[in-house]
Amino acid sequence: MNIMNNTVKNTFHNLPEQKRDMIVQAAVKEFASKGYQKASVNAIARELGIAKGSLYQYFANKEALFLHVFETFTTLVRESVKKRVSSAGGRDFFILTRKVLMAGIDFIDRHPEYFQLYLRVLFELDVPRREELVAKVRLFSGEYFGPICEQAQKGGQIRKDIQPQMVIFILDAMMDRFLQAYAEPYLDGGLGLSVKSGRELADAVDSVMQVLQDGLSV
Amino acid sequence: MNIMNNTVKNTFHNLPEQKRDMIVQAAVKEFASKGYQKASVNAIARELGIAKGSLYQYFANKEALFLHVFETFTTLVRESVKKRVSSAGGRDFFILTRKVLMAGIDFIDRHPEYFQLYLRVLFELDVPRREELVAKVRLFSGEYFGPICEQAQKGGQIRKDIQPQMVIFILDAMMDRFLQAYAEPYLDGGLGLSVKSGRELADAVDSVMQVLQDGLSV
DNA sequence: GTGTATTATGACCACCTGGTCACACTATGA
DNA sequence: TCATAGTGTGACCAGGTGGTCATAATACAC
Repeated sequence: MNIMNNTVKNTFHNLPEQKRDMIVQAAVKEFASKGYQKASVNAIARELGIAKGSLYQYFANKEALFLHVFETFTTLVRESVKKRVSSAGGRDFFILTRKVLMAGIDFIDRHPEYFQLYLRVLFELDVPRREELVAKVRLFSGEYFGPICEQAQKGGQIRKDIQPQMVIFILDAMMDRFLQAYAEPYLDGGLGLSVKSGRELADAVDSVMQVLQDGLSV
Repeated sequence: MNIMNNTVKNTFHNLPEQKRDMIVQAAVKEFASKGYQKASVNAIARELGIAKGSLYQYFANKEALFLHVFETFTTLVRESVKKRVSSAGGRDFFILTRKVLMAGIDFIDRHPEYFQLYLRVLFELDVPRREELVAKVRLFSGEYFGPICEQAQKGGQIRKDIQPQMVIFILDAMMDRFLQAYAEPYLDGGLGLSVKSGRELADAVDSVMQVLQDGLSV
């Protein structure tokens, strides 16, 4: 996991944890708000109040810094989902997907910058190793949801006249878009997800899940 | 419609149509493949084989060029949908949405660069007047789908225990993602939409629409 | 206190950007 | 044929970029 192409130098690992966190935090903020290309190493150094040369003492180049930041994101998201979902072990398929969706909302609440970073990677074409990074997160819906879907289909919870991959696609699409709308208000088409109270938000989640359930079951 | 902030200069309108098309074509290609910020006016001029100064004789600045390009996109998409959808006048709600989806696929087939441009505007935060531009296209789902949804809800085609805006959101989300997956294969989670034959593609559309219909009706 | 290894620094580099402008070119009309 | 108006041009500008490197500061061992 931490091979990192040895582009992250030892000097960085030798740093006190607090300073490392500061650096990653500043970097994720810059990358999330500007995107990879427009993000400026100068700006990150300025924000941190350190010399640019120092950053290049920690990381081989801009790309290495970015990849490290994204790496911390993926570990963060995996931990979050695992913690939030696997806790209560409901076997019901739709209860599970509902939990994943709620975990996503929770993640955005806790780490909005990281989610925005993810969106940038998703939709900026000139991000280094973009497909690889996207795949790392998508692995989620593929590897994680895949078997669960199949099982639910065999178990009779999901209709059988539809490709398993299509089920995953539909779930993934709805959940992804829901989260995007939550994180980026202009995407929700007037639903106002991001300003809803916890109660209203839960209702919205229920609405979506209900439609999916009715559409996917039988 | 063509007020354009007078940032498009007369010299451009005076150009022979063929040359204007060439310029727009080169610009959309550059903006679509690089995104607004990284797109280079130099590169566009180079591609066209004309001097950069000429471009600035046609447009006040990079932003004006970009806005003009996007303008041609919006008119293009409106024409396409209108032509494709309004022709056969089925009143059935789900048949209509299916037609809109097929029109989207058709548009991507015909103008892949324009669709990619749209995706960039959608997901790059530092595009000039981004929200305004997105709204122009979203108007589609809002103004166009809105009344249709309400009517379908009153007419009993769509369940009434769900907010009309939520119906629009769900439709919009699914269709948008479907088209994105069709245009950008890495988004489809292994479905392989973009390489499907016409028959298989139609089947995929049917699958999605069937789930939506079953989920939204009653 | 001295010497050595590690880290911090910012001036500097080559390169590219969006945008300008004085000048060259061309077409038109008299 | 000449003058004028409109168009094309590319060297040039200031500003920003990612990246380098000689030097300064520091930490640590003895």
